[in-house]
Amino acid sequence: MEQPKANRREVQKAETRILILESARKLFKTQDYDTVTIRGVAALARIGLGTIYKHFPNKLSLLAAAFSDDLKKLYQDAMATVPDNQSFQTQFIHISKRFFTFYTTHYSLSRAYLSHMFFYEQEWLDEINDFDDSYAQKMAELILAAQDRGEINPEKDCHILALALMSNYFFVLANCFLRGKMTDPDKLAALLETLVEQTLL
Amino acid sequence: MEQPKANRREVQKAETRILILESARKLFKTQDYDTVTIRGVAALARIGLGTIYKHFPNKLSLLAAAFSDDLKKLYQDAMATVPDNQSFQTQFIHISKRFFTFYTTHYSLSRAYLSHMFFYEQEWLDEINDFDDSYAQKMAELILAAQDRGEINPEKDCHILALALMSNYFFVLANCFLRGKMTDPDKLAALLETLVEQTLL
DNA sequence: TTTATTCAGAGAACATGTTCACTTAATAAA
DNA sequence: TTTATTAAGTGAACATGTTCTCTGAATAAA
Repeated sequence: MEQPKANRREVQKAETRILILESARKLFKTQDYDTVTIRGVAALARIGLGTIYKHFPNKLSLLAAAFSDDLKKLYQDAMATVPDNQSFQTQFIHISKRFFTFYTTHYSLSRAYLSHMFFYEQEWLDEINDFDDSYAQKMAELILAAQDRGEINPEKDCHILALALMSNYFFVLANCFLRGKMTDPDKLAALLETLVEQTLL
Repeated sequence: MEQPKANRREVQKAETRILILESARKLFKTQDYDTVTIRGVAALARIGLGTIYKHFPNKLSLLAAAFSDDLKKLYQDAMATVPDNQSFQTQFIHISKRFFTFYTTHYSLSRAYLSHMFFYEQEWLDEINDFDDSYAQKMAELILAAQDRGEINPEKDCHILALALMSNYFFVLANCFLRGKMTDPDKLAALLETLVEQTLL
């Protein structure tokens, strides 16, 4: 059964949504989260203030939507460039460093995105958790391969190990915001590497 | 040099501050963070709305101040009740579980407190980081004792290991808010124990 | 003691996220 | 084709965090 062709209303609504997202991305990328106002986004998009709320339930969701394509792309990019012929630790640090670079490059935006994570609408929470699960699964696969190579103790559960490594990663990322704006991805990666060595031994 | 006796102004200001904190604690404990309004706190304390801002720079700081004594007490309590004649793992889980119990008992408040952590005024950030450092130091001591007992590999750096375990703890705590309101401290403790085993092996 | 200064407190004013009542173009029904 | 319904868009209204101007009690200075 062919999906019905979008009617004019649906087309226009989608166009308005794109306008909003483009304007939001522009403002969120160049200003602090708190400085960006819904009024500002509406003005830049040349739409009514209330229209934003026809598309997004709140400012946070707008931020998440504006950000989510970047993150998906980043994830795919990081995974596509994982070096095959290196140790798991090198692989893991490579992936993590890609994220550190993104987050530190967009400091204010990332701070807002990450810190409000607990308050996202369920829809976004589901998406974030799916992403985390997918990431953990990918890590588990890389760990399994490393175990087959005899690089990591095969008695360790690769899924649990993946979660432990993820927690190391999030801890380091959190410290980026908690401790004097640590904005060098290399330093973050180095700290993570220190933690990871303890976990992998 | 004896500190000068507080004049009437300082005494009254301190009294007002206590009134504010008591009212804030009452409201934050019984309502969602977002439901508690500065106007509500002011009304309960029977003071002017602007007065709150003479004492606290913003709502978040008010929350942190209202909460901080509880957390300090909790920390001291947890440390005072660490079982001496048990394995490090048991000790670590005991401490963590005390925190899990507190956070899950005050779910909404904790969610707000933890999620806004990246946005605290520097004063509070310093306090939080001091607390974390102190906690990490204490963990390192417990680890060192366990290494002396031959319980943990003595080749591992106890300070790095403490940080790795802390990251496990924070990861589990974060998942409390991200994944369908996991509100059973026993379950959180069990998940943490799974992760810790990987890190300690 | 009187006068001048300071600052804690008050509440009006402001800024911004959000809601809501209204409008009208688009779509469906008759 | 005409009429009825729907929903995207609008901006006024509202709620709440915060700022700001003013007041007067407390303190310092003369």
